[in-house]
Amino acid sequence: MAPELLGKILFHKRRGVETSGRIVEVEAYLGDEDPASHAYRGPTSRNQVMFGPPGFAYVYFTYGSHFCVNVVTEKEGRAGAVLIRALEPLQGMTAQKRRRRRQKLTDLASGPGKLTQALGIGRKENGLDLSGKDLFLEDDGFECNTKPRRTPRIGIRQARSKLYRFVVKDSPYLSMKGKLR
DNA sequence: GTAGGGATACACT
DNA sequence: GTGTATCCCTACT
Repeated sequence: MAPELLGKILFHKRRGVETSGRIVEVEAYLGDEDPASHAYRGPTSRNQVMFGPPGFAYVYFTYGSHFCVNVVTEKEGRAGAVLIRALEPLQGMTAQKRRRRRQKLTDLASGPGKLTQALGIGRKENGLDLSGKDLFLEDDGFECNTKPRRTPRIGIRQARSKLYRFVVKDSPYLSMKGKLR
């Protein structure tokens, strides 16, 4: 599911402002076999959306200041989600720049915490249907000219050897450029 | 390189 | 209930 999401569009309309971006970086998180996953220790009030039906948004708050958005991928009762890590901004650039207080397009959504800020995604979006009116994923037929590249996931300690991160190779909108973690 | 920040999980009383 | 280590990060120096 994770590489399938590369090239698709994430759209969010908040207070009449429409913003969107094309997905260029994702990470897969499994359930009870994946110690890096929030769902590893079973359902809790925080991660319950991950155990719900697929096609819904799991939004969580982390590091005291950031939201991250995931796409739930498994059938109800089974945990699994794809973290959206970076977007190429498409619509509503003015709003995205204002929310991010940044002007460069490569600084708007080039990280999981940045893209939620740029698109105005937060607590209220947790558990929403990703085929909704104001929040949805879209396939506009775009095809990447390169195959998805697989790498280790970013910012985790457990299960680092798993190649569960997928990126559009050479996109200027990827996260963590110039840093190794 | 590191400060900042809040939620969470788990070990303890 | 309290203490604390950790966390799917970002912005600054």
